[in-house]
Amino acid sequence: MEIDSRLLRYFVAVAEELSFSRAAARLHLSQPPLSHAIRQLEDNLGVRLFERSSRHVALTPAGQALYKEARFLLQRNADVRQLVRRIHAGLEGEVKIGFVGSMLYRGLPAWLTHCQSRYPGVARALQELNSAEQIGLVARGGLDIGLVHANPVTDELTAETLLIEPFVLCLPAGHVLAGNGHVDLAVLAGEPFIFFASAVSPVYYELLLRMCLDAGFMPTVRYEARHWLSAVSLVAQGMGVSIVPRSLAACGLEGVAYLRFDHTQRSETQMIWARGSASRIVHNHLDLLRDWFAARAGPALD
Amino acid sequence: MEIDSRLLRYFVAVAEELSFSRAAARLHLSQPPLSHAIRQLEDNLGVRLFERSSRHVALTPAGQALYKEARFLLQRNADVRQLVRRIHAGLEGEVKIGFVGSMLYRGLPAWLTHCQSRYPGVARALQELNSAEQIGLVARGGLDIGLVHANPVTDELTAETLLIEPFVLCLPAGHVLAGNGHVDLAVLAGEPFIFFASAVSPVYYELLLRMCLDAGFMPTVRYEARHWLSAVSLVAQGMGVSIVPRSLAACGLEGVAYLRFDHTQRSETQMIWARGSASRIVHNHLDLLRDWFAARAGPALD
DNA sequence: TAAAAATACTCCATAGGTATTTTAT
DNA sequence: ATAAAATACCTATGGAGTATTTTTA
Repeated sequence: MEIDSRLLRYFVAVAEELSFSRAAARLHLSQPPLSHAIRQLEDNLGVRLFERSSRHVALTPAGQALYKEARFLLQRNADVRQLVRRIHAGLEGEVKIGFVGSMLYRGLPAWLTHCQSRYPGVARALQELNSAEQIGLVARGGLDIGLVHANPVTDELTAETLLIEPFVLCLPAGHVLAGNGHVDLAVLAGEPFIFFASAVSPVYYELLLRMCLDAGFMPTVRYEARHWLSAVSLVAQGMGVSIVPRSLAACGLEGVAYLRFDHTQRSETQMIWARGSASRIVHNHLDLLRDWFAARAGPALD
Repeated sequence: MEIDSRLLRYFVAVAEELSFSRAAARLHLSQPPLSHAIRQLEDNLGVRLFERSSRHVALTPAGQALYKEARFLLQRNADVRQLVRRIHAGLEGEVKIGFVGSMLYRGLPAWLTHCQSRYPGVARALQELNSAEQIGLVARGGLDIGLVHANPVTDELTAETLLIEPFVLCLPAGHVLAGNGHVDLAVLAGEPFIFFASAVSPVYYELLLRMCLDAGFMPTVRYEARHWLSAVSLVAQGMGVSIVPRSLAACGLEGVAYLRFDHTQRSETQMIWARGSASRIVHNHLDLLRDWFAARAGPALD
């Protein structure tokens, strides 16, 4: 049986006042029950904590040691109260976030710094994973939040669209069409294409293929890139042309031009989480994602 | 107001069993009061700790954090119990011990190792001080135990004789008398003497002087040594002869011979402590000193 | 002798028990 | 239908109060 924290609190008061009467006053208590409580503590421990006479109260060596420990325990106890409240409020804790690689070029880094300043007490564990992997992990509790491409969703999970983007054509800077602001995709029918790897994201591969078919040709896929930056980089080196989500235009690589073209397909990113996730911290982060991307992506969608 | 440790204990049981009924059984308690106690804890914190239905109990994130902290607090609380008991029993704590330099050649080091193995939890703070300094410090609480030479003792202090030793003559190994086992002090009347410094220990100076006067001569004191080993060392270098407590014969310095001679004076060492010292640990150490020196010095006194 | 701790008692708040209802599988 | 948590109610331990005695500087 542990020492009652009430008795520790009383003990600390007496140890600091070195007077039962003064300590009782400080505790808003009358003196007799306090004397009784300390006696009770001493009996319980089997140890004298105070040398007392009617004129003088002093700590024994055991009492001195208990004083240090009691202060520590009470302080920590009070801190725990705060900690639990902060976790409940979503101000403290850990959030495990998965993301598809393309989010690195869609404002995820900026969001993370925003997030860090908003919730400095929260540790964010990030993993780059493809959509299927994230769906499995979120369902099993291995991830709190997933940032994935549109995918069939089990009823265990909730999904919400975070970002909808059109695509742009990506050509080498020296390409004959690079000066145009807008072209018809069909013009590029004969070019070698760089697609996003179907092994990594079948969804993207399908979308790109569909665009070409809608434009009336079957593309020659010369390379399959496993990251969007690789695709842009290959274009810059003249290995072919590509179709990339518009936000890639801001990736900063030299030697490429981006051109608008007509298409109905969109790159859609969703955030997913476990349906029954009761954690306030996770919901706070979902809210932050929703607001952040609504504010940035909304007006730029045209 | 801190969290009641009883509630923490109940909480830990439920968190580990993930069942109110099983936890109640483990706590030798019926289920309703336990449910009530946890509800009380949750209300007090203003935080949900368990997700519960009639079939399933699970920790919320705040509950998980509280579980870790609660385990820690309860463990430490239990440890404090032990610590306080061990201090009370004199098995843990600190003892401040003062000693006159000569104790270094009278078994103090050996006693310390004995002491360390007997009370491994105790920290011993040692200071080499002369008798007067020790008496002052013990009276003011700056020292727990003093090892001093016989001295007037105030009524604040208790003194107990620890060691009574005769003296021996200390001559250079090449001295004409060095081969004898027993001599008359008067024979050395003309020799230069090395005395213990009167500034450091007037008692010893007086004792040595008295022996010479009893033998019928006034000695020529060529050097005053501030440590007994210095005295023996000076003798070894042929600077004179000395009279030293018999235990110095075992100090290990080469080049000197020790001779018995008739005298009534004795080197007396006492241990002193504050009369009202309630500390068990100090008394344990006093007991250990008493027993140790009684066992070693007793038979060798002849 | 005066101030502070200890003792004696009284009361009621609450920890814990029993009986029962609700809920989710 | 059943097992487990929640609710309702009751009992009694013990925490806290008032009055008084004891102790020592």
